[in-house]
Parts: sequence; structure tokens; C-alpha cells
Amino acid sequence: MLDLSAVIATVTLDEPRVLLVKASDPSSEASARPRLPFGPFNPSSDRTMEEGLRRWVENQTGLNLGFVEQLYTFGDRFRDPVAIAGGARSITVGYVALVRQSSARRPAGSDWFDWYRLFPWEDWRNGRPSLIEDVIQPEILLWAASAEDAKSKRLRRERAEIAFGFNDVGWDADRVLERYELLYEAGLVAETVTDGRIKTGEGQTEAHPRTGLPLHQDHRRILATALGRLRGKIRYRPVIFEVMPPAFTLFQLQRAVEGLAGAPLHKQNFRRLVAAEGLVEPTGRVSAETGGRPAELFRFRRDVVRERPAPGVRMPRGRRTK
Amino acid sequence: MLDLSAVIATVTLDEPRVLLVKASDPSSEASARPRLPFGPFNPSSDRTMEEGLRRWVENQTGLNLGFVEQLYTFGDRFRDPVAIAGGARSITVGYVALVRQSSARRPAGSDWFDWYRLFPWEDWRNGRPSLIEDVIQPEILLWAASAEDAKSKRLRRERAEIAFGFNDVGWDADRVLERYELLYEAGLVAETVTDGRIKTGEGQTEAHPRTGLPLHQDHRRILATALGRLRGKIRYRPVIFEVMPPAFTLFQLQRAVEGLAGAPLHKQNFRRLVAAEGLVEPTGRVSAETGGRPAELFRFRRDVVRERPAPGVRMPRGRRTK
DNA sequence: TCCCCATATGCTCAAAATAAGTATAAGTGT
DNA sequence: ACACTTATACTTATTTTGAGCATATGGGGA
Repeated sequence: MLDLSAVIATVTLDEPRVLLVKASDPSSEASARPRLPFGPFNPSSDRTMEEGLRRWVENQTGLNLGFVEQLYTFGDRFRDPVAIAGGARSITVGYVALVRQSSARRPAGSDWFDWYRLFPWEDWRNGRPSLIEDVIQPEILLWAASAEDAKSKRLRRERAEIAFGFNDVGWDADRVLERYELLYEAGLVAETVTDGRIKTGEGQTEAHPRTGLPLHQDHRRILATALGRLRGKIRYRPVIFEVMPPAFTLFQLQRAVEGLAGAPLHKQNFRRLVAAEGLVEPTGRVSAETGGRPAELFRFRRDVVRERPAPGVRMPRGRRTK
Repeated sequence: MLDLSAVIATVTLDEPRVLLVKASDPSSEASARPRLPFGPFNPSSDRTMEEGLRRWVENQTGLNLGFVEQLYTFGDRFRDPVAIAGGARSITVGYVALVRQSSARRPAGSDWFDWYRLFPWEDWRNGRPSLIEDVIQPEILLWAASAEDAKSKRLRRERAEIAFGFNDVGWDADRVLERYELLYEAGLVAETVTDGRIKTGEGQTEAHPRTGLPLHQDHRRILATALGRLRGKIRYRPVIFEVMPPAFTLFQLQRAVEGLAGAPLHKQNFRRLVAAEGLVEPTGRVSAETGGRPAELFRFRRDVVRERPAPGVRMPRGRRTK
């Protein structure tokens, strides 16, 4: 009844990735979807839930998790369509974990998926994704307009504005879950349809082919929670180094941060900020991988947590005009 | 086996408070301690866990919860001494909720407790609490020095430095849980002893009478988690208004923020920041409660969430010297 | 070899945010 | 009228941020 699911994330080749289990049974449509690795929580053998998680992840995948953090406990009725039919409610405690790029080999039965294959609207590294203007904005506004009364119309429109930053509200990268939930409610992701919550007909929009890869049950929701959490976390805890190799160039570090944050960063300022925070120290070696001038290799300065109250990678929130 | 516990917080008379159930059975020592209100999670009657929580809180206490957020799921073996003896492990999903000052009447069997009666070391509104220098710093360092080998000594000392800000590390108000856990491990809070985890003798320090009111089981740990979360949250979400009456003066608002944050704020700058964020708007009325010049009454400007990506009460992190 | 290209790194400058005051306003109670 | 209290406005120096230009240092091809 109670199990533990793991969102195991990394960044390889400048691309943020997450570990998913490929469907073993491609016969039924629903189970053909990839899913999060999960395992049981066994109170008699595991002192804490986190220990239990580490144990079965190591057993199943061979991965040695570095940073692990409990995310959220998911127990809504509609998370598992099978349970609705009368079985016991399944409850899962979700965890996020980060692993090193180097240890990011592929465990059997699983595969690394690009985060932004699942959440294409979250990738702003090359500017605002056209998907938002082409599909999401019009469809979501349609959905808002299709609400029963004036009040719920206004509420839906406001939620959409805040979540997606319509009309100058501005994009807040951390609101990943709010955005996914809106798309879910509006029936724009494939999961909605499967769940059968939303009655088709009457202004019902259809899951759009460009809104990313659907996952098993509510697993994309769990991932949205995880991405939002990670984005918030890198700003005030040095978790980004959990995915970096022992030595790295500043540009590699920037790429990793950009990957998770889903936003481009100003190169010169990034290095200035990282240096100012005392997050890294030079190793003395250089890397000539890139073609141009060789970049200096740095390592994480562990001491930073003893010096700063909230060490993390500072990021622009966008300059406020007024 | 799975239940929901609620940390219900408010601020009354400038003092942050939390709702606890007083012990009904004062015969046994352990159960004489106050405890968090809790209720079962009933999957068949409640669609979501949050709904279930709201329902039984309303039933039990009559309180109408405003802001509710899931905190953490607690399932460690030692959270419930009874379960260790062989019973089923009890797991609880903790929630934080905020209620209005006005609705903060006392439900039967429960009482409002000052947060800082439970966490005296967290209240820096009148400067650094002497408790830290008098008791915590020496005792914690003793505990660190009593570790087995040199490495764990260093680790303990580092953890203490970071958590309590010894040696210029600086106090990070959000690390409430880390601090409580250190005190717990060092045997400085009464809960440690009850749990019987730490063997007495050999360098064992004793729970100190000044380290706050002990609660049932791991409930003070849950509260520490909640306080840390709230402190972080008020900076980037306008949750503080959940505890304010509909109209309030800026100084009342400041007092509420200071109460939760546990730190004093510069009055003139506070009002400037609040105004600059557009968090409030004047009601036109004034309040003559205070004796001096009457203060203007403000109300929360709901629109702020539509304008700013992360509206909240900005607070000084302390100017960085280097 | 020398020049071009690519990337890395250093530096400048203006705009905005912040910390910490000082000064003034507008009430109450004596 | 006066002292006292609290509220609010304004000033100033400093730090942080956003953005761009300039220079450094390698590789590869003419």
C-alpha cells in the first residue's frame, strides 16, 4: 500500500535527464508508458524511509545516490485508475535524488530520458518555446473561457496568467507543478484522458501531440514536483555539484545549471557570481576539450557551506522595472 | 497505520503560536506531554489527503484552515517508541496550516502554545538568546568532542557550526530542523532520553531544563520542520497575510513577520520594501490603538501575485562583508 | 609562420536594490 | 503648551546586478 518512488536526475552532455523504467508489457496502452522506478517500504528491515529507498535503488540500478530528499507524498484518489475501481488506495512517498554524470550509465530495463521531452514548455534556454504561443496559450484560454460561471472563468484565467506568465506577469521557473496541473485540468496532456476525469464533449479540448511524453499514472506530476523543487534548491544549496564530475570548467557548470533551471545565463556574470560566492576553487589543471582557449578546471569548495548562510547559484529573477 | 498530523499556526498579540492538544491522561509521564492534533486518513471518504485533513480539523476544532501545505512524511523507526517493541510502524503525513488571528479561539482540549516556548533558541527578536552561549554552545561542543574518532569529531563540529552559526558562520534562520536534530542527537532535549536511543554514561550530556518544552513522540521534530518551512516561505509567497486580519497596520504586519522569522527588522526599510513589492494597499482608515500617531490601515493586495514572480516579504540576509 | 576563429577570462559602467540612518508628522496624556 | 509616542517621509552610502566591451590563449588552415 505504501511504496517509495524515486526521481533520479542527472545532467549528461549538458542535458538534464531522469531515469525511467521502460514499459515491460507493451500490450495494453496504459502500461506501455514509461514509469518511475519504485520499491516497497519495508518497516521491519529499514530504519528510515530514505535508507529503504537507497537500498532498493542500489539493488535495482546499481546507482549510488548522492543527494536524496523527500519530495511529497502522493495519495489522491485519481492517481491510480485501478484503485478507483474499488481496490485499496495506493500511496507513494516520492523522493528526488541526484547522481553524478559519470555514474549515469544505464541500468537494465531503464533509460535516461531528457526532462524536456516530458516538459517541452519548461525549456527556455533558447528563448520562449514556441509551443506556448502556438498551443498552450490559446488552448488554456479556451479552457478558461469554457468554465461554468463568470467567477470560475476569472479564477481559471488568473491561474493561467500566474503559472505561464501571460500578459507581462513574467515566467517563474519554479512553478512547474502549477503549470502541469493546469495542462492536466485543461485536458491538454495525455494523462487527463486516460484518467477519465474530464468528461469529453462540451468545450473539451484534446490532449495535444506537442505537450510532451505521457507517463504511467501520475508519474509526470511527481516529476513536475521534483523539477520545481530542484530549480528552487539550486539557488540556495550547492546541490548542482552533485551532478558534476570532481573537476569541471565553469562553462560546464553553467550548462548544468541552465539545464535544470531551463533558462540561459549571462556567461561573464555567472562566473563572477560563482567566484564571489566562493563556490569553487581552481584545481590548477586546464581542459582543452572545447577548441578555443583552454578552460581552467575547478572543483567544488566544500567549505562554502561553513561560510555562507545559503550558498547556491544565484540567478537573475529578471530586472524589475517598476 | 497512516495518519495525518496538523501543525496549525497563527500569530496572536505579536506572538507566533501553535495549536497543541493537552494531555488527557496525566498518569504516565510520557503521555503527559502535549501533542499535535492528528486524524486518520480515510481513503474511501476523502478524495485527497488535504481534504481529509481539512475535514477532521474542522470537525475537531472548528477551525477553518486557510493556507495548508504538506510538509513531510515521518516514518522513522524511532518516532514511536511503542512501535519499536514490535507493533506496526506508525507513519504520519505532516501538514502545516495557517489560520487568522481572529479565528484563533481555543478549541476544547487544545491550547495555543508560543512557538518559542518549544524552541527558545530560535527567538532572536531581542538579539542572540543567551541560552545559546550559556548552554547550547558549550554542551554541543562537548558532545562533538566526545565522538569516537577524529573524523566524526570534525563532522559533528562542522554540523554544529553550520546549524548554530558558531565562529562567524552566521545564523541561518531557516535551519530550524538541523538545529533541533543536533540537540536531539546530543541528548540536550528531553525527547532523546525518553526514546532511549542514546546510552547514558560515557560523555552523555543530560537534557537541559532550559531547552524548551518537550512534546509527545517526535512532534517537536515535526514542528521544527514546519517552522523552517514557514520561515522560508514568507520570503517568496505572501503567506503571512493568512494570519493577518483583513485590515492591519504596517507595524502589526512587521510584528507578525518578525514573530515567525524570529528576527528583528528595520522599521523604515520594512515598510519601504512592503510598499515596493506592492503587497498592500491603503484602506483609507486609520487605527488609533497604539497611543502615538494613528497608523494607517492596509489590506493585502491580492493582485500582487499577478504582477511579481515571487511575492513575499523581503528580509535582510545580513550584508555580506566580503 | 601567421592569421583567423573559437572559447575563456578580465574589466567597466550604469541601473537597481539595500542598510542604515535623519527628519518630520500627527496623534495621546499631563 | 509640553513631553512623549508612534508613524511616515526622505537621504545617503554601499552593494548587487545586468549588460556589454576588451583582452587572453589555445587550435587549425592558408
